[in-house]
Amino acid sequence: MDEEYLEAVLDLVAAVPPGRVMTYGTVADVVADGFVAAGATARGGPRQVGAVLSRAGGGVPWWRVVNAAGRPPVTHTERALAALRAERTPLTSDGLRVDLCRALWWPGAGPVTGGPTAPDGS
DNA sequence: ACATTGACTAATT
DNA sequence: TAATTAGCCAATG
Repeated sequence: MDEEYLEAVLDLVAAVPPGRVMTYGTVADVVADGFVAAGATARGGPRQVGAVLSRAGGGVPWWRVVNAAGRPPVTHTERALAALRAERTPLTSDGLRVDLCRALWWPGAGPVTGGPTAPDGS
């Protein structure tokens, strides 16, 4: 695994503001996009992001990265939810999932919440 | 080179 | 909403 890719992912995750989250897919998309813009081979995918975070996610707020269902990693759900609650991240009524409509964030989205267009091809 | 695995996603049922 | 299925990218053995 390239250090470049790893660093790009960690950087992006570290850039997520408190109370907001990104999905694995969005992270992968943004990172890949950055590599393309840099003229490098576009690589990555949701699973690679997960792999990176599992291996080197210790230094970044990994709980701000959730899967497309708005749920934190299945192996650390409770810990992540605790941290998310502490940061006032919008959660759904059941309190088990993140309210993606309000919490989803990506670089450039800035403070705007109701982003009508998402960078990920959904 | 092939098979297995994983902090995933999207479409079906 | 939850369970199944199939596709996905890259690392590992």
